[in-house]
Amino acid sequence: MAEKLVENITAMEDDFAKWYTDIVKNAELIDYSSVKGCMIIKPAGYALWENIQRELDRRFKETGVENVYMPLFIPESLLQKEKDHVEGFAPEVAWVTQGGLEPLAEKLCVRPTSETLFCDLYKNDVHSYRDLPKNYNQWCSVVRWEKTTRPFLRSREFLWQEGHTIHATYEEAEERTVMMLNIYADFCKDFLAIPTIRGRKTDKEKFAGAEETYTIEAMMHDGKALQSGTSHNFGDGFAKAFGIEYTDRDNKPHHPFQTSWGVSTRIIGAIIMVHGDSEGLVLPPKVAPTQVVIIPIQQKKEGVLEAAAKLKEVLKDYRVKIDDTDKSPGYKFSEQEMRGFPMRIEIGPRDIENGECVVVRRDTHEKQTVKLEDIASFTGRLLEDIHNDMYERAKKHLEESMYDAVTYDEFKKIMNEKPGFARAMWCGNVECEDRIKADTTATSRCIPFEDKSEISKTCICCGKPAKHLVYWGKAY
RNA sequence: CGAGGUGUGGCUCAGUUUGGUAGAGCGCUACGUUCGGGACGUAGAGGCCGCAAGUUCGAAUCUUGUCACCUCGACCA
Repeated sequence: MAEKLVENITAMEDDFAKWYTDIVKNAELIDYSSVKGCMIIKPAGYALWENIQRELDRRFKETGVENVYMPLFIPESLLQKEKDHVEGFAPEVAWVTQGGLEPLAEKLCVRPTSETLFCDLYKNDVHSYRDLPKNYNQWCSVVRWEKTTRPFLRSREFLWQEGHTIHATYEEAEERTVMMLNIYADFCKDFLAIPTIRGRKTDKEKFAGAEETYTIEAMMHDGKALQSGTSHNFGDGFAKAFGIEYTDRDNKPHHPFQTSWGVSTRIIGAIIMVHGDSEGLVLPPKVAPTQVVIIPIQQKKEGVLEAAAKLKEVLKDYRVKIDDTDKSPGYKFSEQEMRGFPMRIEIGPRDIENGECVVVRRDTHEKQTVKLEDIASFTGRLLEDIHNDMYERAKKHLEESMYDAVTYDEFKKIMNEKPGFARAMWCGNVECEDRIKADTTATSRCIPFEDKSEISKTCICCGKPAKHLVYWGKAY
């Protein structure tokens, strides 16, 4: 657009990080609290999470997942049982050392994730092949004592869901791991209009204790990656560490196989950074708490508020809000744009006389006049169009921000100069990942599932024979 | 954990150099006029200047300490 309509948002091009926090604050998604890194999620932000939660929960349950709730605290001894897992999480756990006025005999960790608790449960509940599988999930918050924090992207306490399943065979666990990753990817596409790249993490980037970690990676406006969901296959590692055994049909003890998978409030950060623009938040219609905002013009004139109320009634299949505060229309336009509601309807005396209303879509600012009798079907089509267009724009940005690198110089040039991902071959050694990170701050995002191209025969870094195509990028 | 920055009405900040009655704009409240891209008038409310100690007749201002938050790096959903 020609002019900048909103004064209090930093331009995205000037300072992307500042732009992000401006949006988060101005759209009233969160507030800072008196504890560093712990955010207050305000109604506008929490409503987003509730919609995400409702939709994901529905999709989980369609695949036979059951919800449970596990304790907030983990005894130190329990956390210690799986070596890689403790080592991964130890630096960022918060501890409770005192209960009431007395010091505790054994300190309690505030869960950073609940693998160990689920293992403890499964150890008690799984004895026979008849007890398998168990497909459990919980919605909860976890605590990780981060040093640097940012709203939604990295907070010390965050909301998420963590699924934990246990199976008789590796293959079944693997199937569940991939199934959940696909649910996440489909959810991002269908509900959030966010395209993602599905792939496998390298050993260096794997979850602590996992045999395989699969990820969906999304690309933000600034070309940085945001890991938006992960799904892990634990093999039987946790089962062995925790002594979980079941008797199979052969009457012999076996270790079962486990998975875990999660999506957090971080995904709200992705919505902001994939779709937002210089006027504020742009919400994909399906997740938007308010899909249509009606702004009456000259609302004190006879019949205007009545006409607005009637419009709301006609649009009862959608989430509609009337802004009848006594601010000026211009103010309301800007404010509702800031909040990202996908569609706006203006209705005033002139429209009422002509039997029409003015519709403006948030994503393109396109304005059109619609006959009142057509508004219901029009709204349905428009919200659908907005979703699809938002997805296509994000997809185009993702595709246009991918670069192929054959030589290491090319690679470094791409990573240092172009926002986006580099596609380059890799030998499989962690030394090369470390060196690439040291040279460029980029990390391996994933070994993509779909893309099997062979860009070159040798590793981008060391020149030894290449094993995998890897997408590389700077990440949040 | 390293480097930088900031703490003064709800918000953004001025005032600190050179100590002397706590300021502005926005927002808020009431009433009236307005209303198709951030309207206007009139009248009002609101501040132990982050916290603590010190220097001084006197501290938002000087000294010391402390806490919090923000930004950028190293580590992580």
